[in-house]
Amino acid sequence: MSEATEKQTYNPTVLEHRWQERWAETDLYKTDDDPNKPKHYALTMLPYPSGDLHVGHWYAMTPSDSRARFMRMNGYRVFFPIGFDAFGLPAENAAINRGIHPYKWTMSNIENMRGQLRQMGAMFDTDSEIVTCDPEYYRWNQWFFVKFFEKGLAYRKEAPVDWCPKDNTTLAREQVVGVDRRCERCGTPVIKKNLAQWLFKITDYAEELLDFSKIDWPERVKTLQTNWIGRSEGAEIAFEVPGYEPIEVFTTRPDTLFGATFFVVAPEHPAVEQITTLEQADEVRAYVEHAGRMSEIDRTDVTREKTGVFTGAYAVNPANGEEIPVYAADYVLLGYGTGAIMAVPAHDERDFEFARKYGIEIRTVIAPRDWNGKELTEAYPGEGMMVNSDGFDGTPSTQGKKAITDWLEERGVGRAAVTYRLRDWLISRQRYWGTPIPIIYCPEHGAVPVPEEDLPVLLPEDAEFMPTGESPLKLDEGFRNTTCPICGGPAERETDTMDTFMDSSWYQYRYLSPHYDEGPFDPERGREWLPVDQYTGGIEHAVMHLLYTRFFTKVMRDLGLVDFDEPMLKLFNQGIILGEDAEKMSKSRGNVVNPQELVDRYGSDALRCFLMFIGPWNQGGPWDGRGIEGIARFLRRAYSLVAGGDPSGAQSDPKELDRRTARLVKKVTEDLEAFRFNTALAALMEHTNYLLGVKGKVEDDQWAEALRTFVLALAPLAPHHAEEMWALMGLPYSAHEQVWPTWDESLIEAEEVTLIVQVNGKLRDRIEAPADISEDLAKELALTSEKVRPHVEGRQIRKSIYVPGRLVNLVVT
RNA sequence: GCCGGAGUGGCGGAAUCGGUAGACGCGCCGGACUCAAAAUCCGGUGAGGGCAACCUCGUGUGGGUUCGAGUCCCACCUCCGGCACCA
Repeated sequence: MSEATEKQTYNPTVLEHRWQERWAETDLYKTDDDPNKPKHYALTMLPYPSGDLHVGHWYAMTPSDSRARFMRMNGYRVFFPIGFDAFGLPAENAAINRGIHPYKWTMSNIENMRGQLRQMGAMFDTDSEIVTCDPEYYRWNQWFFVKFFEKGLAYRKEAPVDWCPKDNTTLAREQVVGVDRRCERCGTPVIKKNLAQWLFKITDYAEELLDFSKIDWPERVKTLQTNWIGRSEGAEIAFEVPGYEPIEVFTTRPDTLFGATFFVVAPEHPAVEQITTLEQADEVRAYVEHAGRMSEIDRTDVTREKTGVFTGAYAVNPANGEEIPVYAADYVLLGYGTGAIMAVPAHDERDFEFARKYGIEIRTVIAPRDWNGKELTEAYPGEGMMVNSDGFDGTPSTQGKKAITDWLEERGVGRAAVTYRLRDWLISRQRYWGTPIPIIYCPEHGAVPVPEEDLPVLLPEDAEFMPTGESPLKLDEGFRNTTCPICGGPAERETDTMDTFMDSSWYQYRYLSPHYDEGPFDPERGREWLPVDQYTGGIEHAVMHLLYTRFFTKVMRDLGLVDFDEPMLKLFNQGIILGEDAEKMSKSRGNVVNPQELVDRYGSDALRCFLMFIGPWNQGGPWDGRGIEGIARFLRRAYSLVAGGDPSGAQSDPKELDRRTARLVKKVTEDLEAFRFNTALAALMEHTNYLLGVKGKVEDDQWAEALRTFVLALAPLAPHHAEEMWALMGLPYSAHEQVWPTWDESLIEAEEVTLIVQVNGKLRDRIEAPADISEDLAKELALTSEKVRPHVEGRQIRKSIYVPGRLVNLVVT
């Protein structure tokens, strides 16, 4: 092929295809295990195999790939794997609606997406691919479950749980979102159901999960997790209830104990039935029943008037021996703290409202500033001097918290305590397409874990998919009936499956050795690559996946599997790509952008570069159908730098070319380091425009060197184009195995600078001057400027500021 | 209510340390090429005024600090996200 024809046949899709094949043939992206290089584990969140890659996948993965490529060129051995989060509801729904088996549906989607991933031109190490619905994978979910069970971190409990009536399954607390409590997956409002479910004791790690000191994660994620865990410091205080056992309360304000004038227990609190007096029984029963029937949304509606009912019982305030009435009221939640509170109406808004309504005494025990000694007209939740508190009067409330706690502790009726909002992770799902929970129920021995050598418990292939609200496996007699591993007697298997967040909690470990069968991962590979150095993915998983995987790693550490505390050292959250109408992309809105069409038309480099160019990666933004044309134009222009003939001659300023090249390398290096793909591309565009302007006016060797550097700087962002240009320049395969260019800092500073001249801070002139111009000379030049003179004439120069090599500011009267 | 984040041309955005506001791209306007169009190339493009040189205004609003503020401080407005009877 002659150069002339090559020039005319610039066709990005053709050249991209050619290189994708060459890369595959030559195993270019096989992970480099050279122990002399520092390791870099780069990870992008694994996709759900929905059938096709959408623009969101491209937006998540291609910048992540560019960053991994950049690291590779910088001398790291980079591990950049990909896999499929293959269990989950859409597969099962496809089975119900269309009669396709979830396995078939999932695997054919995966096959399709593998091809689409190849088109991305990413450097994924496909040898380490994982598919989570493969028994080879989920076997280890079960293995972890058993380990958790043995450590007491997996337990079964019957309790009111969140149930999605559309997906027909229970959910973890994290998977119920918004004030109106909707299912995170499908948006349906959840309801409460009383069910026996398996939970993981993530709350045991609440305190440690609040420690982010070992990771460099976005503040946003750390804040979301911190708020979600919701740590409160205070005290637990026991209140005697005559005729019953003492009831403990949790309070963050032990300093207000003397102001507790009533006591409230949640309607579902086990004490309610015991303490209610005969006279109050009917009323209490009616109230409790009513509360139970109310929807969670109504019940937690903050604007609703407080309701409650007197139980007839009294509790003894341990501070002053006063008997205070015990109410059952639904503003107290069973699941938080101890499910009971001491009510201090003067210093808590909710208690205040309740006391007003039921005519209960409101006793001020913390004096607000300028307090007149009268009853408060609204709750005062702030700090102040303690009053009406016997020996504690005059103590500032900030000190009173500890003083009262110590006093109670001495008397054995209280102690300092910490409470978390975080709940244990409910992992049971009443669905088919997930990992079977490896538990056998024996009438003799109760819940028995399946012995390790019997794992995996295979998901039976021939299940019936009836959306009955029961686990489909329950209907499968062959699966359900088994024998007890301890006594061999007839027993039944657990028929629920695991939350799919289980799969993604440890997948980064499995990538290292996807076929290893002595453990979840090969420890030798682990020592070589762990932990993940750079993780990228969406913010939507801040309190789900990202919390669960941290929890998992801590448990794995405690099991001796790893010797570090955090799974991913650095995290970057990309934003969301919206439709052209700036709305979320959805089929119903008709604003979905199809990446396949774009790849066919403009090529993958254009698509990936455009997604990176659209704005800061963590910001996302609306799609712009015309914008991609600008990128396609840029790539064509860049390509044309090498594709034409090269008439040469030294006419342009050679120093300028070297200076600009050095600046480009510095800019792109710093930008890619910090995930600023948009400005890196802007610099590459600017440089391309400059190069086209001087093309043919530069001496051969210098031009070749400048171009070589440019192509390398382009390589992580537009890998196919860079490879093609590299080859056209006659350089040896492959551009992606080259060392990232460096720059000479001394070249960067120009000898001539544009000096800014201001008068009273206003720009008046620009003067070309030597970079090292002296202050005196700069000021003199400024004063003699034609443009400056009119603004200075007839006035006094009171002061002048000089910023070396940048500006002169004359301050005049 | 509490906790985050953000407001810059017609649009996406840049200005990373307090020092030329609007890089780069889209769009638009003008020109070259063409029978014509597309593509491509060249030039222009914050607003207002002026023939022009230039001048004035301009980064959500109002104040402040400073020789100088998109950037720092105070108060506020708007939008987005999260949490919310959590004791």
